[in-house]
Amino acid sequence: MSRTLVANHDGVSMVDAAYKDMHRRILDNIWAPGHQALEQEIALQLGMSRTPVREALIRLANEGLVEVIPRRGMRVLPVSAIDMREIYEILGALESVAAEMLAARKPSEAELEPLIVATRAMEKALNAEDLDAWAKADESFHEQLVTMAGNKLLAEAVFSHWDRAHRARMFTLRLRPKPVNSTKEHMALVERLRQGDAAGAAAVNREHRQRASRELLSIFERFRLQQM
Amino acid sequence: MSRTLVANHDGVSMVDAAYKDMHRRILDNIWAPGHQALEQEIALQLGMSRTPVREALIRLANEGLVEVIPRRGMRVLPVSAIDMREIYEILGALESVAAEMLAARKPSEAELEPLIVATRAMEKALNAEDLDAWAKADESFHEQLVTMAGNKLLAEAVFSHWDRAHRARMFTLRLRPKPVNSTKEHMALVERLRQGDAAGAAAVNREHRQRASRELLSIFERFRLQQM
DNA sequence: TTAATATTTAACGTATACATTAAAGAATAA
DNA sequence: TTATTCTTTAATGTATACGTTAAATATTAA
Repeated sequence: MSRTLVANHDGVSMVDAAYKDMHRRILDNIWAPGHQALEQEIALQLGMSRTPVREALIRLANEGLVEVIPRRGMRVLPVSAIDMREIYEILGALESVAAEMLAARKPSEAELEPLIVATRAMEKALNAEDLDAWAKADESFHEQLVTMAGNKLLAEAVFSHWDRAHRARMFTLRLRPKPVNSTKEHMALVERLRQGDAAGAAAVNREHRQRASRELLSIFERFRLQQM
Repeated sequence: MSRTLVANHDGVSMVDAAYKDMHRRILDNIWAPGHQALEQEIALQLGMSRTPVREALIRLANEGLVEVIPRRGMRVLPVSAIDMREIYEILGALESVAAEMLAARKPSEAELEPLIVATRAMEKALNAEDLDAWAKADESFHEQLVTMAGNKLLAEAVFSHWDRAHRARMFTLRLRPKPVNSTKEHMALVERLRQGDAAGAAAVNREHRQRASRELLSIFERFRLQQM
């Protein structure tokens, strides 16, 4: 009648389960920035011992989502305006190179299709005033773009930094003017990709990201969102 | 007479000690690519229990230096030619932006001094045929450059990817033609920084890195170093 | 009352215990 | 011999135990 000590045989270890659960809570703002919790509390909530919780926390700390304070448990890290600027500078650099590499190998029309679909979804969402759908479609566009470039490590780096800025981005979504420019800019980028214009694709992406970053950061200042 | 269970009060936890030790062993090629070891063996070698070893291994795995295989312990990851290409694409993108940002704020002559010192050290080492000293000075140059740009997260990302490629870089050091171009390229970059020429600095750095990357990758192929 | 010191508490870091199970080895059948 | 099944082994993943110590609380002195 002893309880199973080892993970559910779904092939998912308890560490993975703990990681995914906490990761989701943080990105969905269920655990807001500044939220603190003791290892034991978390373990109790997740129905496991401290060990897998600790191991999952190490990963989250490496990714910059939490910090572990000696006797206060873990704390969800806020994202300051400075962090946001730094993250967007990194993302801009990496995505531009991704766009450049993708353009350089002249993707086929079939390959470009998902990008066009995502851009259309953005337009539709904007008309329907559905900002969540817009954000999702925008994310999808950039995810496709980076994945298609074919540099796995680069894609990983982008996604990791993206996660870190996710909450702040979601938060500013409703505070900023409607993202009416993005659709055009995405289409312009697709056109450069289609033409195999590497330099142009990089430049367009770079401009697009810089504009988005400027807008976002100005909101941070305007609303005095020192941290998120 | 009980042995101290908690870390040496040097403020260094056993996890940190384990991490640093293993990190060094891997970068110094003491644990070569492909090297396998069980958690228990490592714990014994380091004079601690499996727990801190496991936690340190999680960090190393996150950084892409090792993988943990279910019942075979950890394995030092080789770096394939593909990995090298991907890493150098990432480094090129990030360092170019760093150079651009640094140039944009027109660093003072005093700030540029360390870069010049490092470049002179490279020249000196090259004349003395001391390749290790050359590599160290070259690293120092790029480290300064990235640090001075003032984007902490970007610097972290660069260093992390750098670590990953370190062994392969060291290995090819003696297999490639003498790096006679680097000094000139570094001086050209410093000149652009001095002039506050952001676009020029980015372009020079980009060229510099692309050339180095091409050379390095061709060695990989020539010597059929499928993995390092 | 207030400051200083002593005591208690509780959270962590590390060590150890243990059930599970992949892999290796032994035993059996064809 | 060779293939198949059973048994054993050993490494892991997770749980638990426990010493240490920062923080909180209580106590004492001024």
